[in-house]
Amino acid sequence: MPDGARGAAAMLTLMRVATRSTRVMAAVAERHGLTLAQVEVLLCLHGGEGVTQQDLAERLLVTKGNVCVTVQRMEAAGLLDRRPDPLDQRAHRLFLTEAGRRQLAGIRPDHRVAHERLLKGLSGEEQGALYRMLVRVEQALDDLEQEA
Amino acid sequence: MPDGARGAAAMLTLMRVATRSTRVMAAVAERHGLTLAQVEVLLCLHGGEGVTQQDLAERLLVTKGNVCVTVQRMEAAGLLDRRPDPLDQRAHRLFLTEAGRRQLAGIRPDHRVAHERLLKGLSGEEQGALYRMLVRVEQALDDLEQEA
DNA sequence: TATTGTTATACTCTATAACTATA
DNA sequence: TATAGTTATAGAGTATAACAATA
Repeated sequence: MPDGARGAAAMLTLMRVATRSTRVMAAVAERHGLTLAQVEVLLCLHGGEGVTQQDLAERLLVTKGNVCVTVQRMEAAGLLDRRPDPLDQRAHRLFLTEAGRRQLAGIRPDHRVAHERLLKGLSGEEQGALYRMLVRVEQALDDLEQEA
Repeated sequence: MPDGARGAAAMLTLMRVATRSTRVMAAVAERHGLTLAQVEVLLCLHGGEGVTQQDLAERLLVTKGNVCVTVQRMEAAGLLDRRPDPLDQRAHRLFLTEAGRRQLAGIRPDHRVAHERLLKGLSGEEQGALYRMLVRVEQALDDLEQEA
């Protein structure tokens, strides 16, 4: 395969795999009564509670307007708390509720199983190699965005 | 990194890279006055003209209803022809017009540059390895879908 | 002035489903 | 009955932009 075609094939396959994997993960979320965006919020808060909505928007690669609606729904569903920041009264800091933690604990095994099934064709070694290569692609994306 | 976490990290990074790469490729398409879906149709027809709309829907992983609207717009824009199949009067077979071929020729260099920039952190060897690993993930997706 | 969050609006992508013409 | 395509409708995800409150 010529050089250019190899890169194109890798990127096209990457996109197609991601599209199909996203549908699989969305189906997992739906079985737990959640949208994929809500699961991503839960995972993000699990990784560090107390973030602001703006922080969350940046991590999830969406605008603050979208985050606002999503967290409002999740607060109404009792999955998270929005507490006013005492040092900056404009900001809300986000925390998981007990119900949110339970939801996350309930979905994580299914998440893990789905990941294992998707990656069953790769050895542990290869999964590590895949991850490290993707991180390098992500660095290229950072560079691209910095230019723009 | 423990085994489960490695798989999860690989999949999460895969999704994030795909989301961001998709935005880059959509920006490329937009510079040429096309949507990403339209570029995908052009690329698919380039790979084999004469496919039906149903074929196209399966290859692009969308429903025939969506393909119908997309190809109608592209026909109106003069990018492709829909010719009745002489052997099956229900079906349309799709062909690129000269204008469609020109559009594709115009966008391909930009496409290639974008792919090269995204993959600049990987050697040619690694790009091949990435591609082959993604193909194996796609086979796992085939298996998953066959079950369902 | 700049930033956090809110709200309204609109566009894209996608799915479902009812419909027609044909096989 | 089943299939190719059409059309209408609805939902999710996203962006832009104007706005209020606060920094």
